[in-house]
Amino acid sequence: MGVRTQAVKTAPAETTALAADVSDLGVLQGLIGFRLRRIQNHLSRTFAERLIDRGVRPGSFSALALVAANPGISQTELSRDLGSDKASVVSLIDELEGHGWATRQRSTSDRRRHALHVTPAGKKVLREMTAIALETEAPLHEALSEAELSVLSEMLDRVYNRCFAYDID
Amino acid sequence: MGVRTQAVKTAPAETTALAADVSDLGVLQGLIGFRLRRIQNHLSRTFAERLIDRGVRPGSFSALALVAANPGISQTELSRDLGSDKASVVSLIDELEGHGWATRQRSTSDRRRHALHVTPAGKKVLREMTAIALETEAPLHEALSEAELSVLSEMLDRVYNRCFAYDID
DNA sequence: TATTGTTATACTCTATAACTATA
DNA sequence: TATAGTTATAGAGTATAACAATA
Repeated sequence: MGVRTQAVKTAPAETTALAADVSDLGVLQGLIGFRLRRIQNHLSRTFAERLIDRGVRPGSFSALALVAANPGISQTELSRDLGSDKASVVSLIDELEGHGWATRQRSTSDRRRHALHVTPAGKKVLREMTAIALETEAPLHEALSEAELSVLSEMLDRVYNRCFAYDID
Repeated sequence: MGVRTQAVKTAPAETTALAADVSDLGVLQGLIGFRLRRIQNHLSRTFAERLIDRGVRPGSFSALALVAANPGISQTELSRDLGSDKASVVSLIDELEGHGWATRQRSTSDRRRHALHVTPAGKKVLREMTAIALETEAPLHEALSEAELSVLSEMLDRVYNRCFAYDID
């Protein structure tokens, strides 16, 4: 398994059990986009599987968490924080509101805006979903130390906030 | 813009121009899945836009790059490296083969396997697409130093190889 | 005129399951 | 029995464009 070239096949000893089966990344070596995707692909799929009983999607969890942490946030602001389009947020909030986990309140100062809030029931389910999210990311804690995970998070936040947070129309 | 709570509004001085508009991540603070997604979302969308003239998708680029770096790789092995299902690889290779950029060669030792190879035309277009990919990721180089990008890549590879590279059936 | 939220629509990505040919 | 590749299909996630209400 994993052996495809004569050159590799003739190498009798493997430096580590893992390294031998890892493909050369070629020009992808200098890029991080594909690295983000292949990890995120696994994580979101696993998370979605574990969340399916509750009728929620990973995106709804992120939305609920952000509304809980930023009470009164608008949908457009939320779309910026989620890194997606404002139209996508509509169905997310529809879902949360349908479960009775979040509310839309028409802003009195600017009647175009919906101020979003999380209900007590929403806070309860958020705690449960957070536990599932942590469980899903548990494997990361075996590959990376806590210090490394902090560094990783900080770097990803810096990238997002400096590069993309203001791209959304 | 970005100000939504009275507490924030009463803070007159902003530490930095950016920090003031960044939402509290709440329980997402301890998670990295959503951080990966929102960055990857932007990157892949931009990359796809710039690639559309050539009739390629981001996934095809990754596949082409991996086949170029690992001549003779099988489709199942490729699916593992891409972090996706073997069925997804079929259409990727169909696309590359349709353009004349890659070939499927039935393995003589195991006639079930397709040994994948990149054609000279494929190598040429790979160089062009690599330039577009680098251009797409250029903003990352403003947010992170080269040393930090190396650390980031290494950490992401460690996560993938230790956690997910063997999950694929 | 510009912005918030909405709807309708379509497209991309990916997975699942069932199939074939080979082993 | 198990594996490599294929096909058909369905679902999740997201974007675009056009629209109504409000600023």
